[in-house]
Amino acid sequence: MDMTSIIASIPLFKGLSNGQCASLGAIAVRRYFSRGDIFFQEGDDAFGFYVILSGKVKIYKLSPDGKEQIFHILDAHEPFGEAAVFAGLHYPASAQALCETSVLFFPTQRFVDLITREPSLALSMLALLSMRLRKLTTLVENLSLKEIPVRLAAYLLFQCNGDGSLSTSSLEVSKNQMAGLLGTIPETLSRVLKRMADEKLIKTSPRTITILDRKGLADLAEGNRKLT
Amino acid sequence: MDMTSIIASIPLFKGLSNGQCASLGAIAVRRYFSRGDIFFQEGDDAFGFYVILSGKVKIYKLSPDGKEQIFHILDAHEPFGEAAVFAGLHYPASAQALCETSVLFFPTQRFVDLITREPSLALSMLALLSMRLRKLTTLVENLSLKEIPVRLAAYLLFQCNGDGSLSTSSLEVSKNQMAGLLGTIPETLSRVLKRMADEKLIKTSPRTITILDRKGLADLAEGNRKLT
DNA sequence: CGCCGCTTTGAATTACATCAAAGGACGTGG
DNA sequence: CCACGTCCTTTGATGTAATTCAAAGCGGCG
Repeated sequence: MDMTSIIASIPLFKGLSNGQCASLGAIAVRRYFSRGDIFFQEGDDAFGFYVILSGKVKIYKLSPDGKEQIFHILDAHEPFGEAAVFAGLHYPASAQALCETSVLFFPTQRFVDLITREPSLALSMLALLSMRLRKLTTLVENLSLKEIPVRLAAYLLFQCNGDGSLSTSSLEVSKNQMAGLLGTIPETLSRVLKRMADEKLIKTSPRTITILDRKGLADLAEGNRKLT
Repeated sequence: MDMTSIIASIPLFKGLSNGQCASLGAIAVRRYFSRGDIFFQEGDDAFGFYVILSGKVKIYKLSPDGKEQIFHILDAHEPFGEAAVFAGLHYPASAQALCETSVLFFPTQRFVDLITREPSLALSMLALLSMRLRKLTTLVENLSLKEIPVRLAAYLLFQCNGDGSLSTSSLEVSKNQMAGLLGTIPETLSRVLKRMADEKLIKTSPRTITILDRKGLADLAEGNRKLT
């Protein structure tokens, strides 16, 4: 697949003409990363942003004493590092590959030049940043206003497939990482999962969690019910 | 002062030509709010965004049981509600006037039209959203990774004037609101302030907090020291 | 098979919230 | 100018969710 059609297939760039995709293609650089590789760390100088072609990427911060707060776990087609392009000289968080990952890299300067000439691209980026803002807003809300069983219930409902099952492995998130995403630690997560299983809300097998009582979880997430 | 020069004086719109400011002026609506008035609430349909001309505005969310997390306290010249313009149909948080406040309101549709024609305006908005993202990122970090004395120390250092004093009144933030901003409650804030005073890091008088030991606070904020 | 990382479990600790109540500040109206 | 009510702030006693520390299963992979 050539660069132009790759770019045309990225949702962020949907609606752009062939010519515009070609211009983007001209400035994009393809890169490959392995599980555990670091794209950048909090505070690094920012020279551009990335779009995932395949693989998974974790955006996170570490506290001085090693606890990790994960901001996002991103999949194919999702961009990251984009806020640094317009605001900052450095990245506000760190990014690491969770598995073999291929990305496109867009250098700041050339991308900004392009945006100046392409209003529709600008609008796409505005929409993207706004969505990020929104996600972060609910993360703040969860961290500050909700207790962990509530966060977990909401997370499970959000992540689950139509059949009510979800596998931690298919998500490539270990329960460890799930904990980081919920703003807690593995021990606590494990205990809460057990309590939920005790109440027949879910069933846990090695690397899978199955939702047994969607309504019950929803009640929990809404705060209409509590875990005994 | 006429609309065009008002707009030209807003940092968000700096760099725009007179003509561009005039176009913005043509779509802006001036509005006035009193202390306690609500601009919009979380979930309301979003028809546009605001820029503060004078006064103060609080952006916040409420938990079901009434606890409040403040996201920002905004001053003159700062915009708010802008994320809803590009992403959403509704506002992700609520906004309330903390005192007599006058604003400009920009309706979504007309503003987006304008942006499409003005790349420099688009870049300004991109920078704005990116800054917001950055601020929110550190809020998440604080909420999830840092304990309250650490957050408070960082906040005090950030807010203080050159001379090391800051008054809660001049900020128009009651300690109540300060608590909401730090993701806690007034009682806890009060206790932590007292502990800091006990250790001669600060001095509190009715509506003023004075920093006595900037270095000590910085150590706290860095996690190199702890409150006994 | 044996090792290492992930996950679970238990017991002790802690930071923070909650509940309840008493002091101030401040402005209003008498 | 003082009295009064309201709101903000402080203080103490109590409760609890969640972290910490420690250690033991479990599982996958070389």
